[in-house]
Amino acid sequence: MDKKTYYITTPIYYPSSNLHIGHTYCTVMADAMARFKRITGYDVMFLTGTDEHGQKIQKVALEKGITPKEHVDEIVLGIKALWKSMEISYDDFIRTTEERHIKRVQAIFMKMYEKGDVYKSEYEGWYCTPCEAFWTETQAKDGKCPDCGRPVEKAKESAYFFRLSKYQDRLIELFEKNPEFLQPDSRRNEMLNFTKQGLEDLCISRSSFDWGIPVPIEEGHVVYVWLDALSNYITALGYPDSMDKFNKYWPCDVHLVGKEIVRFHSIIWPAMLMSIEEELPKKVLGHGWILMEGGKMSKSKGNVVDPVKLIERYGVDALKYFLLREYTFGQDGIFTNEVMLNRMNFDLANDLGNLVSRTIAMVEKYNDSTIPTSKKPDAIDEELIIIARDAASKVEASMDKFSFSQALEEIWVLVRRTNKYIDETAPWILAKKVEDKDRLDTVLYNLSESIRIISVLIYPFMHHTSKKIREQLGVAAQEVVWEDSKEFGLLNGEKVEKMDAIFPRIDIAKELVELENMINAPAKAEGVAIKPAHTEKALKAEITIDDFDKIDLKVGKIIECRKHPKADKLLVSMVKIGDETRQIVSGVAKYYQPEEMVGKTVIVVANLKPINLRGEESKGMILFADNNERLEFVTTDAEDGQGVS
RNA sequence: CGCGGAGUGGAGCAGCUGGUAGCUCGUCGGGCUCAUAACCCGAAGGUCGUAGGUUCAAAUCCUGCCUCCGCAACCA
Repeated sequence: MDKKTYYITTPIYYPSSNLHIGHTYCTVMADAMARFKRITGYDVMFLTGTDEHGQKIQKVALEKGITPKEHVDEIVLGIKALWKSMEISYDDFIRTTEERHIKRVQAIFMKMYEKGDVYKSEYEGWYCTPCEAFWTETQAKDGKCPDCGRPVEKAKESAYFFRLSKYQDRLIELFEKNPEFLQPDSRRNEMLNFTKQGLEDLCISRSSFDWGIPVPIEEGHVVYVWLDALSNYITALGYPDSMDKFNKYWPCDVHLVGKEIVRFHSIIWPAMLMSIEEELPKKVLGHGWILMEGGKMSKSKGNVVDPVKLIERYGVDALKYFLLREYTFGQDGIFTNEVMLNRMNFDLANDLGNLVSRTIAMVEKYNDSTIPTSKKPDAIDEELIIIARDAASKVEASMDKFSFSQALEEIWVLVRRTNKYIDETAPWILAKKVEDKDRLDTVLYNLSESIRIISVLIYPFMHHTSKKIREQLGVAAQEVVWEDSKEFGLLNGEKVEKMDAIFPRIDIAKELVELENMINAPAKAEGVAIKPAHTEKALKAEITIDDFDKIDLKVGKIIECRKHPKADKLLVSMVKIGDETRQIVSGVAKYYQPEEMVGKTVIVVANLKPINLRGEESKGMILFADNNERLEFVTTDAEDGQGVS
């Protein structure tokens, strides 16, 4: 009989920039699950990949003077290198620029078109002529292009639309009748509400740029992001022209995605599948974000953590362990170096590493490096044995719920219990009396067995460590079999060999300083590199002295300040500039109280076009220094009213 | 009434299909010396944001309120 199949996916990542620990987190979870399913007897299909089309990619490539393909090839190389160093065990890596994907997306498009779910209309958005780019309402806030800052205008282009609205009722039914489909529940509620508010048809083609999959029925149009990207989950299986894998693995067991793209995976994607009349994925899981101290990780904040550096320093297993153990699935979590190092030291070095070390050392010392047989059981052994034997099923139960953290915790219950067992039985005392030799042998045997079981249990999460333990136990040659973790009593006279500590203890205080230095050192532009924290923003385009001359800077003194009555982030200041006093609104409420503003002498852009901000006029702009975390006054000792040049 | 998340011992979190409040770190005291100055035991410390409600019973379900954090609307 065929094995049960298990199909798991990560999102396909967008290679406009390098990946960070958040992507790594998601992929590591998928990998752990894939490995766990494989070892527990499933035929696993684990898919990841990259989403390589779109205007942004095209633009960046253009700026670099290379073709979009060359650009993404380079980045994909880096991503694959990262997954290699993380030892991600994907079965397939799909790139949306691959021929197999392109022709299949076109086929899917046609299916939807023939079904009558695709129609031609006009897409209206904010258009920036110099950039040749459309922006959405929110992107083009204040009527300016988010890229170049020049004004945008309403414009239309003809485009194809998918009748998403048609599937609204079926989606509502899906959320209401299958609570398992989308987890966690908070996300499901969110999507249910969103759907109930009414779905708009989805624009699925563009004609304003050409880096994409050509729409089969009209030249000059390319398939727009979601149809292209989401389809990867089935095009990778050969749909619709080479159906072997598709028939075998579809419907997908789980799409693992970040909470920010739950909407696309739980609404648009099922609707697409309904349109082409295929089964829906069994489950969409939205995980939380790893946040840095002070907010979401982002390149502009410069607080991106580089996984490669961490692997180099601590090894893949330690990093994976930390990511899986520290965070609760679906919940956001905070990343700090200290939290990470604590985990590594306490759980890995102190508990597990030290346990292996002391056990092997005792077998070496007290029984000539040979694992003895159990000769004289005692009631006190029972508790350990029961915990050891039952650990596997507890891990299985936790993994069923995607509770990686709890699964590892279950293993550590055994680790700690084993450490405790050593204290309870005190082998070093038994070793002093000849008549206690049988008892000593039993204790050593039970310890070795516990470690053997641990080596199996951690295999899906940390296979290197598993192997290291098994080498020391003398069972490295044997295949790792999950079911063996449920049996207590398999070891039989193996020779042990003490080796280097599997997790050396880290001097946390010292390490924290070094990590800090590392981050402050200039980062090299290499493969999947890190952006250092507190990096300065890239310089804007060069201007001439004439351009600068257009700006009229004045020294001003803030004489009054109050909160903006209708905006949380804004403060309204009265600024005295010589004889004149004018009102200026600043977005600094997050950093300063109105009282703190009063009395400051500041630099003001005096000839900025006045604007109305939520009902308060602002004539000019107060300059602040921005270090990505705080805004500081740009102040001077000069008298107000003076010019600045 | 924009959307969403969170408020649990000093810190970080789990528990939230209702029934003695749990884990890791930290603190204090003790034990041990096989081990990576690791390990083990014990103690102190929480009326689970707040006010009501449902219930024999609520951190756990419902309602109101307060605070914090993302995102969105305004950061000229």
